[in-house]
Order: sequence, then structure tokens, then C-alpha cells
Amino acid sequence: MARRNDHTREELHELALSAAEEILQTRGVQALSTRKVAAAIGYSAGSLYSVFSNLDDLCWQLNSRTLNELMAALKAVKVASPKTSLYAYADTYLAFAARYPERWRLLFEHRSSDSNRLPAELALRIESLFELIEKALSDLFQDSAEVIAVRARVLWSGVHGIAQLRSGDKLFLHQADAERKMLDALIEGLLSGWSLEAERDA
Amino acid sequence: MARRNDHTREELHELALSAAEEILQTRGVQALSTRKVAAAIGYSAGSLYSVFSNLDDLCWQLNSRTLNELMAALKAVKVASPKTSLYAYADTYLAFAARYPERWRLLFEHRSSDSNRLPAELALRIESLFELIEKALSDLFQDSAEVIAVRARVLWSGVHGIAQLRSGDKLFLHQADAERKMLDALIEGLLSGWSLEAERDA
DNA sequence: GCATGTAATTGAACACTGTTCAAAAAAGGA
DNA sequence: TCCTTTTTTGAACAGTGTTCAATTACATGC
Repeated sequence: MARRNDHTREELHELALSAAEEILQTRGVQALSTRKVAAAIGYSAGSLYSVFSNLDDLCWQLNSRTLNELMAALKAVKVASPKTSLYAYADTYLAFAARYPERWRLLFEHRSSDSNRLPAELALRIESLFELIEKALSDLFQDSAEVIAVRARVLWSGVHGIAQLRSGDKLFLHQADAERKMLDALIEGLLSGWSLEAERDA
Repeated sequence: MARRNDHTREELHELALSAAEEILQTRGVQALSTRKVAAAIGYSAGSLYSVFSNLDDLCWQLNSRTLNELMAALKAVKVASPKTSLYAYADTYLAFAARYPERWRLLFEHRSSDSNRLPAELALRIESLFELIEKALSDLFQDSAEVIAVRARVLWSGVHGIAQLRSGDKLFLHQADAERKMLDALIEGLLSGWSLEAERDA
């Protein structure tokens, strides 16, 4: 068998990516293999190499999709007050990490063997995520862009850290509404702490 | 060849673990294979199975070692004021993550295929880490144990999040002393925010 | 010293993995 | 119809985790 022309290059690309996503979500990263993806779409493993340079490449493109979806969810957040926006961003992020744990983990666990740098496309999207937070923070504080940038990353590190420790069952916090309480302590704490700093400087 | 009796079971165990650690640190997780570990200590791959139940088990034990070392470093921190202690804990953690990036990553990335639960031994050590933070926080705030527990985890999520985003080059913060500034914003912000909350409630 | 049992170690085997590439076959053009 | 181009395969290679019969050396009893 050869040359069936069942699908265009683009269709094959999309098909493979969707199948890979499905395998990733349902059976985890360790089950994500070229042969399984190929079998799922009725092609041979070799065919994937006409559409991806290798499995690493496929993973990067999976991450690109995931980040796309995550960013869309974040950008769909209704911007009300800066504070409620920040809460909504955090909620959305935690919800996404909980709904798609494997895809979300791959976002941080995937590294290329040869070069550790992440593709420029992904980098841009991450920067635009920080811009969302920075925007909300600039409405709250009159500090320099540098200070705002630091604070946005600190706030996000906190949210991300909560997501990661929870995802790995490493929180050991056996309380009701633990997540809500943590988000409250983080956001409320940081915002009022930074406000206080502004008052002191004035 | 068979039955050389060069090493006792315990020696073989220790030898293999050290070799695995070396490979992990120098060549990354992906290079960590039974055959490479075995070759490094002059044994065959099958021999490892008399000392570890499988590669997963070896990884858990590697993580146990890493967590041991990390906890020792944290417990060696001179406890001065609560605040300086918290700073020192955070510094120590970030320094450890920077010095042993691969070992530190394995701590969070390793999951068994069959069961996702982490061994009880590791869980205990993580809880004792949180206890360090809780102790420092109880000296600062008169809140309930539940509130302290939440705050300890929030603070640590922040420190951990910074470590992880930095380790994956996902911070995009091109400033001098970025790490110091972030730690300042996190710890100073949270502590003064939580203090303010206490004043309000009083 | 010698047989016997026991414990350690290997190497081959099996079923996987990513990746490459000659060969085959179908589509499209002249 | 012939020829070229493109698509697709399947075999091959080197690597992986894991199991297990076979082998060898040590320890014990006589």
C-alpha cells in the first residue's frame, strides 16, 4: 500500500495532532508514541515524519495548541475591577490545569533533548499572558513598569505554584475549600501588602 | 560470568543510586536508563532488579535522596527572626533548584505509571518542610493553625512557582537581580498584607 | 578435600520505543 | 500511454524496560 491520498498534508497534520491530544489526555505522556498516534489515525509511524520533524516537534505543537486554548480562556475573562479580574484569571488557570492535567503538565515538562530553548511562538504567548496580569496590576498601582512586571510574575508564580503542587498532590492541606482559601490568601495578601508599600512611600 | 560477590546487596544499591544520580545530573532524565546505570557500575541491567523493583522504584529512591538533601539544607538554616528565616528558606530552596536542576525537576515530574500516589516516606518529608514554614509564620501571626497552614502553602507555592518558571525560562523578566526582587515582592508583600489583615480584624 | 546447596550475575529474549529510507504504488501531467 | 511527482509503507537499526533460564562462585556439611 502506498499513496492513498485520503487526506491532504494539512488534514493529516490536524488529524495526528488531535489523536495525540486524545492519547495524552486519556493515557498520559508516557503512552504518547509515534506508533500509537499513527495507529489511531490509520497511518504508519513513518508518515508522521512528513508532517512533523520528530516527536519533539509534535509535542511542541501540542503545547502550542494547549497554550492557545488556555490563552483564549483567559482572554475571555470579563474585565471588571482589577481585583476581580485577577481572581478570574487565577480561577480560570486553576480550572484549566484541573480539567486538562496531562496537557497542562506537558506545557512545563516538555524539553527538547538538544536545545532547551522553547520555540519563539510559545514564548510570545507566555509574555502575552503576563501582559494580562500587568494590565490589571497597573490599574491598581502607580509603580514603574519594572515593578509591575516583577509583581505580575510573582503573582503568577503563586497561582502556578498552587496549580502544580495540587496537581502532584503535594499540598497536604486537608481543609474544605482549600483552593479558594489559598487563592484568597495569595491575592488578598499580595495586593494589600503592595498597597501598604505604596502608602508608606507616599 | 556470574556470582562475583564484589559487593554486598547494600553496596550495589548505593552504587547504583549514586551512578543514577550522576547520570541524571549530567545528562538529564531522558538519559537515565537501566542499561546506562548498570554499565556505569560494571554490572548488567538485570542485576539492578535484585535491588530495585524497577526503574520507577529507582527514581522514587533518587527523589528520596534529593528530598533528604534538600531538607537537610533547609534545616541547617539558622533561625533568626521569623522573617529572615523565611527569606533564608526561600533562598536555600531556589539555590538548590538552581544547583541541581535535573534532580529538582525529577522531584515533581516523576509519576508512576500504575499508581499516581507518591510513597508515604516522601509525603512525610514534604509535610515536615511545610512545618518549617508554619513554625516561622506562627511566630508572626496569631491566627488559627488552619490559617497558618494555608499561608505556609501559599508562601511555598510562590517560592516553588518562581523556581519552576525560572528553571523553564518562562519568566521573561530581563532585569538585574530579578530573583531577589521577586522574592522581596513575594515575601514582603504577603507578610505585610497578612499583618494588615490582622490589624483590621482587631 | 569434596559434594551439595545457595545465592549472585549474566545474557539472551520479548515487546516496546524513535527514526530513517529504499521501495512501491497511486495520482497528475504531457 | 509514458513519465514524473508525491504519498505511504514496511523493514531495518539502535535503543528502551523487564523477565528468566542458565551459569558460576561461594558457603556449608561431611
